[in-house]
Amino acid sequence: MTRRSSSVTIRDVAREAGVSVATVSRYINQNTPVSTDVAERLNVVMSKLRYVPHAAARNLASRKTRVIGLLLNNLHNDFFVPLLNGVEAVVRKKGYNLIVATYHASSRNHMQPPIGPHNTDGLLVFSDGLMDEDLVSLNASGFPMVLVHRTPPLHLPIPSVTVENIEITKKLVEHLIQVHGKRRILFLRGPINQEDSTRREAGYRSALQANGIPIDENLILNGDFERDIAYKAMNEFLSRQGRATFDSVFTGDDDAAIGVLKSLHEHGIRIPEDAAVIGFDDLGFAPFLNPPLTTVRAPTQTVGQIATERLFELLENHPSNEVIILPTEIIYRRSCGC
Amino acid sequence: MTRRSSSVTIRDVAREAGVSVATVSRYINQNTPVSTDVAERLNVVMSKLRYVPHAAARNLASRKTRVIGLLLNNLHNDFFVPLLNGVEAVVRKKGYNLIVATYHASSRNHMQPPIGPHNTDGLLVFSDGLMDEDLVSLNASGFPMVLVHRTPPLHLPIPSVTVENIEITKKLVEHLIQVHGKRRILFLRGPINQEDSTRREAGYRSALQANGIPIDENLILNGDFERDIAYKAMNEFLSRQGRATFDSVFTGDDDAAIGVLKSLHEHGIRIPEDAAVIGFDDLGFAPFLNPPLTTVRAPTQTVGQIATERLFELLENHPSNEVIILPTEIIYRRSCGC
DNA sequence: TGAAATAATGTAAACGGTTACAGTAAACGG
DNA sequence: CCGTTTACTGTAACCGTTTACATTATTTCA
Repeated sequence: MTRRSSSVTIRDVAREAGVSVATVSRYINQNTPVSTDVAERLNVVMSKLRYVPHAAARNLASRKTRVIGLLLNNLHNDFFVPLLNGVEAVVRKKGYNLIVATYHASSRNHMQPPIGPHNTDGLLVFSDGLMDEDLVSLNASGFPMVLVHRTPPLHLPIPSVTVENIEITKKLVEHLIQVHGKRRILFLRGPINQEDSTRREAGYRSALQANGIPIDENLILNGDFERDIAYKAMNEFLSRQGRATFDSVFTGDDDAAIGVLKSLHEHGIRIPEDAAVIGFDDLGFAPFLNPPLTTVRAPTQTVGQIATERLFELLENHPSNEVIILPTEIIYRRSCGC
Repeated sequence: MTRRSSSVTIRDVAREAGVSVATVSRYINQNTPVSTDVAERLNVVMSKLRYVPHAAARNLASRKTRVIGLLLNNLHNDFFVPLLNGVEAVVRKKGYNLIVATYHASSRNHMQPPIGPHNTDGLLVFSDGLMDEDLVSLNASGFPMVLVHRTPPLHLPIPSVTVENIEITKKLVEHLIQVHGKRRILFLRGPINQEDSTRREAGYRSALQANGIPIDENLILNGDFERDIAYKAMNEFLSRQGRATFDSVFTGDDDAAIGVLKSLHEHGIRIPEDAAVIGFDDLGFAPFLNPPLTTVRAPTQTVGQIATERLFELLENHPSNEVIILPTEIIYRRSCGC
């Protein structure tokens, strides 16, 4: 298999249709009118020859890739399905392609980000997918980017789309305190440096403080917004501290909630009788967990969609540095005791 | 923002380092040895200039894109997270990039598949993402492809990775019949023409037949392997047929199971007392649904990983037409009555 | 020691499009 | 009726790499 592409080029089309390559190119890109008979001939020839323009050649000549990149820190969370779905729908509608890549701080020593100005027209940067200094230099070079679930650091004029975390978390934790009388509330952090995590932690701390509950750092674990890690963290906590040391758990997000639920179930801890559990995101399965999960509804698909639309506005030279924070709402279900 | 890329090219590097562009290229690609002092100089110059090779130019000259494509029929299912995760891990390890695109039969009239030989080095085709005729012509041109959750049609020599559907489904449905005494078993199909769906349907029919239960076409609905569609289908069935006409539901997959559960809950139908429910895939949330879902464990992440590895073998000129069917196993939980 | 092999580098032609510039023919306007 | 605009089309340079081929310097070895 020699992979001799032997593919048909624009010159083949031009020759067959008796016109110049420039005319073919113009017809394809619809940027200069072409006489109707030429158009018809080109239609025929192009489908007869099954001509498909070679992406790399177009990219090189036009200095556009027609590709946008989505940089994630991992792909371990059901959360990414609605996000991807929102992004992909817009990208497809625009006739662009989407490169999905994962990249995290720890890879940084070894290698460069796999996507950037060299192979995309713009980037959707989720969370801490890129360090501040990368953002600075890319932004300085005028490369279009939109931040997702992260607000711009250092007053960088980069548009951003995220959801409200702090107030809603505070409200939710206060619900636990005021309505259900909880005082020993476990919190499972997300990944270090991830804004959703730090903001939810801020909301958590502020709720405790506002209600005169001292903060016990032993009650703050690392759940990483991941099922398995949350499961292990919860198990470890239980074997270290025993079960009487807490009365409720804010799992950080719904995915972690599943790991927590698993651990609690396995230890015979009843929910919500022995421990209340709350999550964040309201993923599709949340209403059908056992018990149904009290959580915060986040418009994740909409975040993906709006962020991508913003990115295309940037590509069309409408600069912006708007920070969009979409509203969230608490969905009360049984896991908190309601 | 004029997007004047003004980016540094290989010529800038060559000039600065006092060598020819060919030498720089060879050093970058590590395909011809370069003297140590030149190598050192290039290292310095390249990082000083922050040189990043221009992807399109490389692609054009080398006739490789270093990109592989994943063609899905949609992004509506949590099932895709483990699949994507398996795929992306391998792609990243190989230093390639991944384009994710959705495309389905109904788009076919309007437009071409967004990914193919013109912008990728190979394709992972999920399910019915491409029609038989597309597969035939791409395969004939020697374009590397691996089918995922679909076996090759028309004896095409295309490698394929999927999971065992028929036997396991038959076994699971027979469990409903023989252990729990069910006889009126609802089945929610997946998308038309999707092999997982047709095979699960085959397993379902064969279980009924083997146990002397006549097949009632009224008990076969379209759930599309989607939460919302399954929910609607179930609601519609209930309002049309009443609740006494079935004693159990095979939802097709775990995502659809959530929709079914929702509908049954809302109608006050108890699970498993009034109706048993079974799913397929064993997604992460399955053990924590209410009630815990009896389902089939499918190694979805492994499917993604193996399929991608096969694709890279193809890229490295190791042809193959192996059809890999990974084993599945039943996980008994409470939703079937166990 | 001199011919032949080897190692490192350079030159320049692709790769397959886009687009600035120029040209021609037809339509228009006074 | 003739200068001007308008509508199309062609020529050829260019986008930033890779790589076949040529060249030179250095080893190797009979």
